[in-house]
Amino acid sequence: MTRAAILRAARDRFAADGYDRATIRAIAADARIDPSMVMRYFGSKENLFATAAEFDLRLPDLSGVPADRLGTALVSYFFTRWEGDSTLPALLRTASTNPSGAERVRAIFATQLGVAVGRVVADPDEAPRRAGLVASQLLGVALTRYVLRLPPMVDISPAELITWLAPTVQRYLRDPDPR
Amino acid sequence: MTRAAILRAARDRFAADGYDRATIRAIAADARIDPSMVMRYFGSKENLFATAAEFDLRLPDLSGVPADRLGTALVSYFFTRWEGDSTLPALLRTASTNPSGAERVRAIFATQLGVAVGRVVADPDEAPRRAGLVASQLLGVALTRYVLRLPPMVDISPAELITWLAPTVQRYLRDPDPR
DNA sequence: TTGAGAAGTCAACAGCCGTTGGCATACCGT
DNA sequence: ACGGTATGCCAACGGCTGTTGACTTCTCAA
Repeated sequence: MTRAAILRAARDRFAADGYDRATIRAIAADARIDPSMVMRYFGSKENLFATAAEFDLRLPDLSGVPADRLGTALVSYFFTRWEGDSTLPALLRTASTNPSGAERVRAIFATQLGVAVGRVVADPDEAPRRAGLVASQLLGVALTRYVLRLPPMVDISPAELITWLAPTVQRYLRDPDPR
Repeated sequence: MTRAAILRAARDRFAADGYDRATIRAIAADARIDPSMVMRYFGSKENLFATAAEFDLRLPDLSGVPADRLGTALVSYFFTRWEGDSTLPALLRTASTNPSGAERVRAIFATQLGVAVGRVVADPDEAPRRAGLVASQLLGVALTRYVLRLPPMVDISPAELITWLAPTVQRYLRDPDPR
């Protein structure tokens, strides 16, 4: 189906180039159709991006995980979900320069990670703060590994990264406020 | 001086809009001169960005800091250096979509953070990996706080952020490899 | 006073962009 | 066989971009 081909090409281009540099003409060329077809199916570039970047973190249910293994569970999940999927870098690239892209990230963060963290945190008042800290570390990894491609972060294996990151996330989720 | 006015306007625009959306015409308008002046002074947009984003992390000498306080020292420094300076978000916004911007970030971290970390790490072989992990956390904070502006990360105070982040950075710098 | 050189203005260029509308073709139920 | 509908291509539009070169104005030393 043409519509699906456009979406696939759009995701790749947005991921590789970000919102501004990813042109409708290039996306159409990748999908081997005319640029006007993109408009017919999606109305506008903004709308195409909204549809292409519509996404679900598909966070697993963490409520069955032992409290002292939450960090490992969440970090492991992060890599099985995103290693090899270019949607997250696409979103980061776009959110960095496009205000509506940034808004989208904030919404995803609040409704998905925020809610999931809220369920495993001891004091509900602290949930947003703890979720923010977790996001800062995990999005930092996504940024340095998938977008900026800092060599040390690219070369290291997911398994080793998990052993380094899990204690950090575990502490952000469960340790008492260090103040 | 005109040259300085252009640079100031360029930094602001690159910071606010990223490389692509920051137009030479807009920068020139901010500096209240003609767009062609920008070309006369800097030759090209690429070159203007290179000059505007020329920057020095100005990392302090960490060799005098007690080994168990390195995390606090580095994280505290991060906020005194970047809170209120829009150059880092400008660089991140640009590096996310512009390949030469990303290359610039890689160079800065290799020659500045990498070297500084190399001096305080126990085993020199592990220095790049530890520097990468530190970068992942600190750039993650810059991304979520200054670029994406996730509410919990914006609302939290630098002082509190330091108490949360310092142990993370301390562990990345000095703790034994968790494998 | 004059003249060289810096500083700044102006209009235009070629190219790429998102978007539009008209026109051809293929498909498919009736 | 037919007509409607989906699918597709083509050419063009107005607008914005980085960049260029010719032109005017200012500054200041000789």
